[in-house]
Amino acid sequence: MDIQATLKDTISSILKEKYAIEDAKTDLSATRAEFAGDLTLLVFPFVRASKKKPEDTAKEIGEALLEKIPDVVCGFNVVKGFLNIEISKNIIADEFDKAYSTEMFGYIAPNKDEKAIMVEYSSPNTNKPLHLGHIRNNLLGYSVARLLEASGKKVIKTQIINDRGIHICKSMLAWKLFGNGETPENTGEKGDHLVGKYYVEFDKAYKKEIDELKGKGMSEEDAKKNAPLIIQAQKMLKAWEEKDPEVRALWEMMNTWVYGGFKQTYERLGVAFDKNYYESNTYLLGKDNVNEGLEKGVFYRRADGSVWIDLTPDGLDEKLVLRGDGTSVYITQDIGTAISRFKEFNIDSLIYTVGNEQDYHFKVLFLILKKLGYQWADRLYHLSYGMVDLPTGKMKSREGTVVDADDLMDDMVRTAREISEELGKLDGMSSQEKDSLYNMIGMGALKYFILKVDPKKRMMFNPKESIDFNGNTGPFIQYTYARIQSIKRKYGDLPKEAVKIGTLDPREENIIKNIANFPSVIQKAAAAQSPAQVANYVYDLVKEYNSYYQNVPMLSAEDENVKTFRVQLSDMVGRVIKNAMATMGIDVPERM
RNA sequence: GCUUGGGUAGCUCAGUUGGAUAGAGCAGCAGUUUCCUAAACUGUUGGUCGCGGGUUCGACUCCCGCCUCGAGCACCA
Repeated sequence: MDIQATLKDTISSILKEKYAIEDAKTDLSATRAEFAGDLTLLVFPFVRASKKKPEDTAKEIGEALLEKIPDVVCGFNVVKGFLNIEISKNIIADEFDKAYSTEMFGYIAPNKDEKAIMVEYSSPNTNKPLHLGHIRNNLLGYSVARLLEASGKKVIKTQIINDRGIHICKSMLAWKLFGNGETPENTGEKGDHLVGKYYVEFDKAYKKEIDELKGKGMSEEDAKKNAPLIIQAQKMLKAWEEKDPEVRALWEMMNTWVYGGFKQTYERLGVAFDKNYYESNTYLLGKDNVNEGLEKGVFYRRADGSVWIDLTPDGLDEKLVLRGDGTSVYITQDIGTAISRFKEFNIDSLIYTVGNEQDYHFKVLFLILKKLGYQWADRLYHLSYGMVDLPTGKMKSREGTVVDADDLMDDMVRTAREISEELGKLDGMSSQEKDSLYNMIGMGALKYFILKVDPKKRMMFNPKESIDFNGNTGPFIQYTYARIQSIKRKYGDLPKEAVKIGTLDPREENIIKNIANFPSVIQKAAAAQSPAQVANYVYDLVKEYNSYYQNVPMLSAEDENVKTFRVQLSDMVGRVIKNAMATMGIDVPERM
């Protein structure tokens, strides 16, 4: 049983006996460094019942604690209404023993009997390569999935690939018209980049046509509708829907190119999926569900045949769910897809990782599913995140002004290489090992930089200045890990059981207390779907450890027992670093 | 206009269910390598927590109003 729970129980019973307070909220927090003690209880909420001054109330509770659990509490002090409780040193040492002997400390093995959580992320379009926005999406989604797994949940990772629609036809058409038979094979270009190039080409040619039509006196609106290229693209979409063999063959060929490119990008990013959905298979889903809802009276039909839901009683608007001609809109297939997912996988809940520009869409979607009577609608979550801003302005993939995912990763790895070579600590490593290390560091920097920020926030990304390898960064944490591994190598084989030493250095106590918190950090971060909480936790731990490392001798400690203990403590910090970073998909190196 | 998310140091960000003197990194300044990896450590400069009210023993945190930046308000996805 952990200390906090013991303390809370005891405090509750004291409050009951002395002041007749039932079910009191006992807030225990870590005592601030400026004060003596380990855990602090706020007694303000109890003064009304105790009818005593805060100081006296705190003193009374403190004395009762000493009397009741003298093996846990060894002292206390009172500052105003704050009761600072001192925990017995033995207990702190026990905490360390427990952590040290726990395999995969902080993680809980998934419960096989529980239903899984499905996490959807990435969801790319097959007309262009992945960009910076996708990187935030992928890292967040993947990391939340890992975090949930660490917290003991079963997880199914999925993506829905938007492989159909007018935007896909645009790049197909442009390739057909201007492509000259270019392929990834004959150009050596990555498939998704090649296709993306033609998406940009389409937009250029389309704009030119619009300008020409406007020159002839047509309004901008009409010009956009009547430009020959857009008409052709629409024709192509129709042909695709009618399964025209030629269009389908072109579509499949170009999509295959794109998937080849995505595969590489995903591998570099270190993300993966258990199940892929393709919009070309799901875009007709949902119509039956709409009809059912129509019968139930959830939806209503207008005179023109279109189907709507009135959400104004819920403070939202009226929303179209089926067009007058019976064809679907976006939300129709989302309704159908969600229902089929719960059916097919018998999942408990579903998390959508999608940018915050779709907040409203998901609010509406979840509400519709609830009104259709699905109990699980309460367990649908939109993992919403803010845009990534650039100093130069907005990214526009149509115009090709994006930070490409592959380019960015190249930059990061190159920077890692430059810094590593300058520092020159890697003698004796093969060039292959070095490459994999540069990759680990560059990707670690990128992932940590993005994940440490609260998802809700927009974030500024300045490719030149933002990425730092010093301070609160991935490489800072990786570096600490590498130093710990070096110490372990020099020490040799460590005893499996944690050794006991007489007195702990205050820094050691703090580090142990921090380590002991790790499991609850994982649980809280998973519940909040926030990798940022893990990032901040591990940063604090590392900072504390580095200060300890710099000021306390380890291998050169005089007492053999103390030496072993310090290396074991370091080892434990390393294990926590590794497990924490793993939830963010970040690897840690043996040396750097 | 309505809905929604931000606004904390020069910059990028933390800040737990309201708690003690609001914290980090970067940048700036000043230091630390005969010693376990200096991608580190130590010290220091820098704040009207957007503004104004309210609730409370206590407010960056909760409530109301305002200012400001962004996003969403399609028979697009």
